[in-house]
Amino acid sequence: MAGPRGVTIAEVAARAGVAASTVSYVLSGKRSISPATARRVMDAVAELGYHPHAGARSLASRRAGVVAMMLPLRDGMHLPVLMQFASGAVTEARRADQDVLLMTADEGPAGLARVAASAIVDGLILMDVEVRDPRVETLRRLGLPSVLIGFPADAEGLTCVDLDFTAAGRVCADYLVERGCRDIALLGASEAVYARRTGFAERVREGFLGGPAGRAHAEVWPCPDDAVSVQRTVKELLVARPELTGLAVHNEPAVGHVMHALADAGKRVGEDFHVVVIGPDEVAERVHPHLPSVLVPAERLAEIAVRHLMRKLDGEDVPDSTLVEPQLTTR
Amino acid sequence: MAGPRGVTIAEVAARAGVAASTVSYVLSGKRSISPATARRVMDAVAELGYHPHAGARSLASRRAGVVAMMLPLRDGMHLPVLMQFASGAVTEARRADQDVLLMTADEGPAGLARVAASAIVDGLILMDVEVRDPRVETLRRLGLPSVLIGFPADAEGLTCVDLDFTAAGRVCADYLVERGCRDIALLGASEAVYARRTGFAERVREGFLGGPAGRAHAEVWPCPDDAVSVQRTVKELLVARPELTGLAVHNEPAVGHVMHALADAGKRVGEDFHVVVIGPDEVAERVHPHLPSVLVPAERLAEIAVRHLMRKLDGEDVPDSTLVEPQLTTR
DNA sequence: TGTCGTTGTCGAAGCGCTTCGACTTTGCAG
DNA sequence: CTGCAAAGTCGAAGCGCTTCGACAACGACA
Repeated sequence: MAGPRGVTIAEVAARAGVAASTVSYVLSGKRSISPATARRVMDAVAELGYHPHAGARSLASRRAGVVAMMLPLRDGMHLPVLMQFASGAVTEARRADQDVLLMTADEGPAGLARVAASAIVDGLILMDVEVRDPRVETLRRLGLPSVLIGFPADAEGLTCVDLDFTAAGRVCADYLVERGCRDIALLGASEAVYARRTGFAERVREGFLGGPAGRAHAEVWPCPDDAVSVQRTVKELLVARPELTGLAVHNEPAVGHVMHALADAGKRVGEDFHVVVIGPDEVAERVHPHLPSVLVPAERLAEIAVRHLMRKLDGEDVPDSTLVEPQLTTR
Repeated sequence: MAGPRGVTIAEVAARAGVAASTVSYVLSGKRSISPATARRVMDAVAELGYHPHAGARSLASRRAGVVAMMLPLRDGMHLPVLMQFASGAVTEARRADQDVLLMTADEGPAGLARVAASAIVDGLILMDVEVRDPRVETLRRLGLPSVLIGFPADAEGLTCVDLDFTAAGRVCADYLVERGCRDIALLGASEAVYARRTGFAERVREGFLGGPAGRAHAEVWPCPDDAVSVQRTVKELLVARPELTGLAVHNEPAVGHVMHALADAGKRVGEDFHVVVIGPDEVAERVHPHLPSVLVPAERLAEIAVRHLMRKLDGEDVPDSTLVEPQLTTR
């Protein structure tokens, strides 16, 4: 249908018997148009299958209708969560008639500068922002509207969205205490994760330690994620704290191993011992018995991030910082 | 640095003391330029941090420098594989100085028409193409350069890339036979997957059944992927074929359950019984003992797909059909 | 010395769209 | 019946880039 050169606004205008500018105004709604004219234009648009040329539009209007999403591609990131995030963002962006350009974090600050200078996108979403993130400074300098997932050390003037990890830690502790546990522990993330984004891990720790507030004894144990280390850590933990009856695991790959280690130690999870996971549903459901869990609500975060970005593109104000309440799923 | 309006080619030209067209030619290399001039231009580009305005470029040159990637977002897709694919594609595209626009399959054929008509992308990569895929017809009509991952029923005139699933089935059968198994079975995908993309599942089956070629008895058992069904299916299988000593599992979520069922039945995997997985490494490594496996080489496929697309954009010929040899990883 | 390719550079003409100012109509108050 | 604002529409001027044809300048060749 669409010829090799595509349908232009001029053809639509001719068919509707109006000027090209009128077609433009009908489509954008930036000037009032009589219903009769609007109708004829819309008909012509439909009959011709007209879609504005994205390049021409962006050139003339200084709006590309595209936002960039920069994904981290380091090892250690949980891929399914990333994917959920990406798809959530695309779905939400399309709702606002925007497209999404995918970038990877290894393009770094230079990548940001590139897309900004070439005006190929109107805004940016940066995922998995670290505490000390080299992209943040560039971002600030470029002045492109942006939303970050995660909180850098200096969030001044930036829009950030994330799960409220402090609350997540607290929710886990509360859950265990409510099950009657008087001695609980948090099996933390692997060292690599801690090293990179201390903020995130720190916040879970604080929430977990602060949650019981005297109702139980709480400790935090960092833990590597290979089978052997997990087995050893759990064993040491149980020796060090023989009265322990509750465990929160904030370390996705380790969950399965933890369950084995507990079984080996004679703990019956769900009966005389309680475990709660901070991680994706699949992780909590892969083991037996299924565990209660607090997940990172990727789609939700993506939705919020995109929505905030859209509002910034429209010149509206959005909160600097948005923390999503964690949700405990019992099973 | 970059003002709100960005650096234009005119400013670069002024700084280098040449015409704008000369700058353009230096950057594109489409006409010969004296080394001295080229040098001055490149210096000006660097000093000013110039990046061509993407919209203007696409308007004038009819080339957007962007390709679209349409990802499936159905349940049942293995998310990490998708993510690997996406990141592989972006990395490879950037190598050719192209960007990647992310779309989701739920935009359907209309989405393809949209991006084609708006000239926002130069080409398309469609992931996870099904045997009867409604997008294929539209794709053909649009005439946009494209590459598919997977094979639709009528691949006439299309460029398709995929893992050679027939070979994958054969490799698994061979592996088991070489371990001395004389009676083997393939525990197939869940029904939903079969229903959707028979081609894929069929090919594994054929390869698996044809592999032994008289050296062993081979059967294929389809299998749902919840724990209970897997337990039952494995039990039935072992009753039906008491001499069975080799099993290939082409059903990611089921692998863990299969191992439990086999242990319950007293089979010692790796000793008197052999199991091989068709699926991602993590799946094969999550169980004990680690299993040999054939994976879907997502990054590899993405790389090939992008490379082929780039060549098509340059008007070169590429093979209609590319099958990637499966690789068995022993552990 | 005149002619002809080469090589390197320039100016101008768009690409298809948005947007601004101006113009024509229409409705209504005076 | 006149005057004026509001409503609806148009034409033209770019947005920043690529590309085409033209044109100097320069050797090489006859």
